[in-house]
Amino acid sequence: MENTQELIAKLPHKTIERLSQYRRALLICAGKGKEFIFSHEIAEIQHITAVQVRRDLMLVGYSGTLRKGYNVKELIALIGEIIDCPIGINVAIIGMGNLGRAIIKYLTNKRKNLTIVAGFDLSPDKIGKVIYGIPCYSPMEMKKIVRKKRIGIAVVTVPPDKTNETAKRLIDAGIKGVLNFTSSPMILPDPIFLEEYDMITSLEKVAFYVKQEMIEGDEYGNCSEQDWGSQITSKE
Amino acid sequence: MENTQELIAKLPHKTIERLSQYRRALLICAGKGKEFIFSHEIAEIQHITAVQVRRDLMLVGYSGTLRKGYNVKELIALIGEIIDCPIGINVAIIGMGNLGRAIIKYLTNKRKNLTIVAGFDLSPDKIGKVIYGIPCYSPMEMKKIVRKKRIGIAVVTVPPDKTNETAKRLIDAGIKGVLNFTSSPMILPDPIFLEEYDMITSLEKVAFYVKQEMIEGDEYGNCSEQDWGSQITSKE
DNA sequence: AAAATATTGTTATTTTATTAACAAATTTGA
DNA sequence: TCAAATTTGTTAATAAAATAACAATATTTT
Repeated sequence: MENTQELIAKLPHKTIERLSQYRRALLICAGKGKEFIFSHEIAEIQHITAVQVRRDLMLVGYSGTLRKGYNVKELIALIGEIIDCPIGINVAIIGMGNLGRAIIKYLTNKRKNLTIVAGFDLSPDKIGKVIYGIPCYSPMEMKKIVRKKRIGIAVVTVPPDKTNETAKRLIDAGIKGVLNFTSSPMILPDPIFLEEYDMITSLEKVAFYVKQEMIEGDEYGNCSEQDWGSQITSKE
Repeated sequence: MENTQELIAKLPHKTIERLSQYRRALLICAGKGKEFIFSHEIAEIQHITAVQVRRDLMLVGYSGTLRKGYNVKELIALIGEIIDCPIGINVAIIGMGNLGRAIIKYLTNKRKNLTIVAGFDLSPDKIGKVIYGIPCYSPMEMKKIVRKKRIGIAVVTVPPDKTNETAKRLIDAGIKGVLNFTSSPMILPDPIFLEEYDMITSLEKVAFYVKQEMIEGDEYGNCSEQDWGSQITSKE
């Protein structure tokens, strides 16, 4: 028991992320009735190498069957034992706009140990309503609701000018972890685990490598308008 | 000129991502009228070290002023020269649900070189309409519209069971880069740059480290229900 | 039955990324 | 004016991550 915990605590951060992704892929495979899977199959789905997959599985101490691969259901269960919390964690969505609602739809009934139990929004139209099955509250009530519903994690999808205000409320409410989707970075005290995700960085990364490919494919070292979409769009 | 391109091509992937994030932070600072910024200030916003910031800026060849820091506007401009494409890239949103609309709102008027010019959706309610300023088309028209509007990048926000279908259409349409937000990984031929982002992985990562903190803070190596939100929520 | 093949599991190596260390230089303050 | 403090820029060292190499072994083919 202690041994397992030590092993888990030593797992590289990247391995943790990949385990979550492996599970996602495995769940899809299990849904299709697939019983066994090879490392190179997982690798292809995840756009990584088979060695990487095997190495990660080695680190978590899982063994497959030679020439047969890994047992899909077993592996799903094992990943759950490693990354999931045994008693589950309740989640709140702060900001019930398009993004907040997208996340609710996305997450509902996907992971039994992560349950969205509340939403918060400033809009009087939303407060007191149930949106996609989630009751919506005023941010004024955050401390009370977080305590009452034992909420551990907040997903923040408020407009960027409300990020700081939200941070203060979350600190006050005693939240344990935050996933910040706003375009404004948060500042939180150390014990609160914070993960920032900015969509525009992902998009700019795609744009950068698309650009690079164009430049490298072009002997003159410039991107020509002929080859790809320019800003100048044709009228309807 | 060639020299600059060589320098850019050699930048580490992580540096590219951070440059995008630095710019985001710098734009906020510029908006507040801040003219100069220290490496440790950028670092704090981004939750990284000042050395990391200075090293990245060294790699791109930008020099600050001793004891004064970096010129915010200059740095924003330089980052633009490195990561942006000089002629801009047009973007399409595939799937005009909550997430698609959230991205439109988020991106509109944020980056002049990335312009959303079209949306695609299966729903007859949406086809032919203009949603948040973006004209919405049927996926049947994708090839035609991508060509006509010179779309380089697609942001995919369709339901997971439509991911493969979408991939086929995007390949056929000759798209150059894809940002996939669906929970189903895509398979695309090599020349198309693909970035996958799964919200659940981010959330599970937060959950994992929240769990770990609880376990490590607990001398018995178990998480107790008293300390954090359990699945069992109180009734309204 | 032997050889070829495919696959896992693991160690070794290489590459990439981060952090530390510190010189150089500018400002501040004594 | 001189020392102290602060901040940049860069090289050196360390750490983390990914890849390569290959032994072991089960299965298939000849």
